[in-house]
Order: sequence, then structure tokens, then C-alpha cells
Amino acid sequence: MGRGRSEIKRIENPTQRQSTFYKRRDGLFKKARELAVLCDADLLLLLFSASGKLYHFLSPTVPSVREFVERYEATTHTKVWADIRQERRAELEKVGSMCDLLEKQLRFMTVDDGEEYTVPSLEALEHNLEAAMRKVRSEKDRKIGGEICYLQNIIRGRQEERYGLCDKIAHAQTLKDVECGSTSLSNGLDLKLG
Amino acid sequence: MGRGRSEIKRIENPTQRQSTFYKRRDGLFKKARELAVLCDADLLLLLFSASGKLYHFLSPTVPSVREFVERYEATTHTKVWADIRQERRAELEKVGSMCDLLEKQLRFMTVDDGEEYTVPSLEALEHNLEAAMRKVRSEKDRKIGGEICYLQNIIRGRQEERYGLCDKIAHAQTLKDVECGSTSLSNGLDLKLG
DNA sequence: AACTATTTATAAGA
DNA sequence: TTCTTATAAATAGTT
Repeated sequence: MGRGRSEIKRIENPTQRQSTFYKRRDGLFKKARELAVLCDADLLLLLFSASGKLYHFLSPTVPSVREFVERYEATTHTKVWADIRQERRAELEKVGSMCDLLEKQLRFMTVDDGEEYTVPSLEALEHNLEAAMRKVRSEKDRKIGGEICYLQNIIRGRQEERYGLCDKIAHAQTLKDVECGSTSLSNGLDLKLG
Repeated sequence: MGRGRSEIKRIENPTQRQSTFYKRRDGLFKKARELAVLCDADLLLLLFSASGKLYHFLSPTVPSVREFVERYEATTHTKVWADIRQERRAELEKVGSMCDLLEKQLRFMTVDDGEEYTVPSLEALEHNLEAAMRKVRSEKDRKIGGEICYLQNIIRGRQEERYGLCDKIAHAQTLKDVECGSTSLSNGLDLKLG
């Protein structure tokens, strides 16, 4: 419509583009309103101009953008926000219950400065701490035991090395004795290893 | 356009309404697309027919309905979902950091079955447990001390009551003695109270 | 869905 | 922006 032009491509002249934007924007909104009224349809039209200005139309039967988009989600089963909200809620619940559990466990082991306790509850705490202590100490013993064992093995290994060395030297000496026919020199090498 | 009609009101004839809906829907979408291309605008068009069927158009520069509505929210400062999400995120972070803190505290006091510990770290745990134990025991001592004090007070009170009673009886006796002029009966009531 | 008479939208110019 | 107007486009009624 109008004089000339038919090709639909970006209008490079900014003034002309702006002018066309106004005219066509009005036309589009008018058509949208007419469609809603004539055909009993619900529609949402959100429009940003190139300069970032917002225009929107919502058919009269629809109370809010939010409800409309929720209807859209329900129809398309996209449910983008619904899903995200669901996930967030689940995550929050998980972390929350984790927190409760930890708090309970901690409450099981420590006295809080703000609180007042009864003697039996303090005794219960004491028992819990004793149990924890036993566990820590047994773990420590186990570790130390392991280390002692490891050191013993090293010592044993070294001793065996030394014995082996002694045997070799002794053997070497024997060979020498046989070769030279004398045993006097073997006494000069007094092995005190091992 | 077209032959006749100019009044914009709901078309009562369903067949005619449906026909008009198709024609005008196509026209509207065409106009929407043209506006987006010619004027470099971003737009979203969601349309439900009277029968609930959905049609939508999103200008090519916009990747999703979600992003578009977020832009709408940011522009209008409606921010309904944005706010809710922000709150949720903050809440989650708070609970999360709380959880971390508790976990750290707990890790400070207990040995975990899955973990391997060094002897020095086990000794550190032992010290922490000893500190907690001292705190619990001092609290217990304080409580027991308080209870002993309380019981002592009760005992003292009872004793005072008894002394008072003795005094009264003694006084009554004295009165009786004075009244009767005899003191022989007072010896029959041997007070061993107090 | 296709045709066409007619109305409506709008490009260009002021 | 807004108005005017020539002209292209959309579409109501019909088939």
C-alpha cells in the first residue's frame, strides 16, 4: 500500500524508518485490537522499537502479561519458569533439610551459650562427646599402629640388608682365605653391624 | 477493506468468525514480520483463537519467549518473576552458607567414616572434643552447684520453720506454765525437733 | 481455498 | 511528528 515499494527489507534512512515505524505500529495495534474483538481471540503483543522503547497490547479479556505467559507455558508445555521455580524450591528444601540435620548433629555435641540446659541433658551431651572422643582416639591408635608397623618393616628391611652385607663380606673373606691360605686377616675386619 | 462492514464488533456467525480469524491472523502476522524487518524492531505476538488454539510470532532477533518477557519486565519494572527469583536465590545462598558453616563446625569435631586422617589432624580433633567436653562439664558443674544451693536453701528454710515451731511451742508452754502456776507438764513434752 | 469489489493502510511528500 | 493523497494491500462477501 502506498506509492511504490513492495520489498520488505530494513529501511536504512533513520528518519524514514522512524516514520514507517510509527505508522505501521499504529496499524499493527489497530489490527490486533480488531482481531481480538471480531473473532473473540486473546492476544498479547509486545513491541520494542529499535531505540528500545516499549509498546504493548493485551486483549481486553486477559488481565495481565503474567497470566497470559502462564497460559502460553501451559499450552506449549514449555513451562520455563514453572520448571525453574520447581527446581529452585526442591533445591532449597534439600539444602534446608541438610542444614537441619547438621544443626541437630551439632546440637548433639555442643552447648550453646544462649541456651539453658538441664543436668540430664548435659550428661547426655557428655556421653555423646565421650563417644566421639573414643572414635577419634581409636582412629588415632589405628593410625599410630600403622605407622609403627611401617617403621618396624623399614627397620627389619635395614637389618636384613646388613645381615646380607655381613654374609657377603664373610663369604668374600672365606674366598680370600682359601686363595691366600691364611685366616689372620679376617680378624682385622670386626663386623659389628646388625 | 472488503465489501461493506466497518463496525468492529464480535462476529456472531461461527463460520464467518472462523474464516475472518484465519484471514486476519495471517494479515496480522505478516504485518508483524514486516514491521520487525523494515524498522529493526523486536516483537512478540502470542495469539489464542476462541477455540484455544495457539499461534505465536517472535521477531528473528529475539531467541526466546522467556528472554523477551524478561526484557519486558526489566523495562516496565514489573519484575514479578525476576523479584521472586532474586529472593529465592538469596534465600538459597543464605541457607547454603549456613549449611557450609555447620558442616565445617561438625567436621571440626567428628571423624567421618569415609575419610582418611593424619595423626596430627586426629590430635587436633581430640583437642576440640576435649574443649567441648570441658565446656559441657563446667556447665554441668554450674547447674549441679545451683541445684545444691537450691536444696541447701530448702533445708535451711525447713530448719528455720522447725526452730520457729519449737519457739512457738516453748512460748506456748511458758504461757501455760504461767497460767497454771505449774512447770511439771512442760517436761512431758520433750522437744527433739531441730 | 479462490475471486474480486471495496475498504484500509501507508509511502512519499508537504 | 502530523496531514494529505496517491496507491498498494488487505479482506468481506461470495462462490
